[in-house]
Amino acid sequence: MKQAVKANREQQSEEILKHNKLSVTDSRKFILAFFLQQKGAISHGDIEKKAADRFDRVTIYRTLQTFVDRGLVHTIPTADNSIRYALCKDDCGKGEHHDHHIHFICDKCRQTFCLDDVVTPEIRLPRGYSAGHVEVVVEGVCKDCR
Amino acid sequence: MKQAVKANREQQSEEILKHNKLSVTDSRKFILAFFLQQKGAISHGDIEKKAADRFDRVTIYRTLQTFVDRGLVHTIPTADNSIRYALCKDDCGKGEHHDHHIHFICDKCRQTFCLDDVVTPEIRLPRGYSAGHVEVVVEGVCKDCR
DNA sequence: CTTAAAAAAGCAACAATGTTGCAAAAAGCC
DNA sequence: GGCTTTTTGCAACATTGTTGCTTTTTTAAG
Ligand SMILES: [Mn+2]
Ligand SMILES: [Mn+2]
Ligand SMILES: [Zn+2]
Ligand SMILES: [Zn+2]
Repeated sequence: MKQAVKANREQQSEEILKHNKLSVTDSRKFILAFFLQQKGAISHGDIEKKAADRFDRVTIYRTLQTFVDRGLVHTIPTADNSIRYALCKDDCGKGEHHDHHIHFICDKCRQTFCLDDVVTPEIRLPRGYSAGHVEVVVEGVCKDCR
Repeated sequence: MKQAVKANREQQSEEILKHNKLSVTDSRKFILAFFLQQKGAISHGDIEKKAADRFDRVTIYRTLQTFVDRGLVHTIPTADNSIRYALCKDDCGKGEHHDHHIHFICDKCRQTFCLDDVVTPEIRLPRGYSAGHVEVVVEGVCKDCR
């Protein structure tokens, strides 16, 4: 049963990689599958903890960088020097990310979630500033923790 | 002339420290004065570049931490593992920060600004989530760079 | 299936960043 | 000035991120 779910994630990972014209390797499959099984966003450290025995730290860094470059995952800003990564649900591609959802960090479980349904608001900037990308990060208590 | 401006910043720094019941030391005065002369937010590295010969790296870390704890400066989240710090204009105090303005990062000059006049919008969260603090970071081109 | 070319992974060495404990120095207070 | 408290500097260490190079794996072609 659990095996089947896991196998499915592996399968799914492989499809995502092929769809993005990335060669299919063990580490990429593993890391993508890890993203798929995760509810929230993950950090480089999270992956390292799970896979340090299987893959080199450097490989994890390079894999994450590749995924960001190719539009498979996006980064989420934090104020504590620990970038978090999450799968792009939208149709992000090689150079461009089009994620317009907000992010939520739970004060209790410290997990970071993509709230895909909550769109970033329009921000009215002072004269002279032109807006590109808008990031919104909300801190609070998530629905599982309250 | 320039001397006078600098002296004034030193003076101002001293007052801020006293007002916040912090002992007045060279490094604190220097770092606060640096914040005051800066238009945008600064990183630990920025300070280190300017003052590595005068103060120990560790002192800079500890000073920044103290300033954040005491509500003199606030942090600004980034997606590149480089926390930036800016002076609190509002009446932030010991445990609590009440900055509700948004932040702007210029793609060209890479400077980070507090847009004190732009208040963070209300965010409508899905059922079950309760919102605490909201951070908005806008990327684009600043008024000096366009 | 075999093979050649291209891509990725592993390894080692290094750089940068952040933390901790402790002794010396400076600041605050009377 | 002298005493107490706080801050600093220093050294050692831990964590995190980067780079060059070699080996291994993947891909695509035959
Ligand atoms: Mn997201
Ligand atoms: Mn600010
Ligand atoms: Zn939670
Ligand atoms: Zn600019």
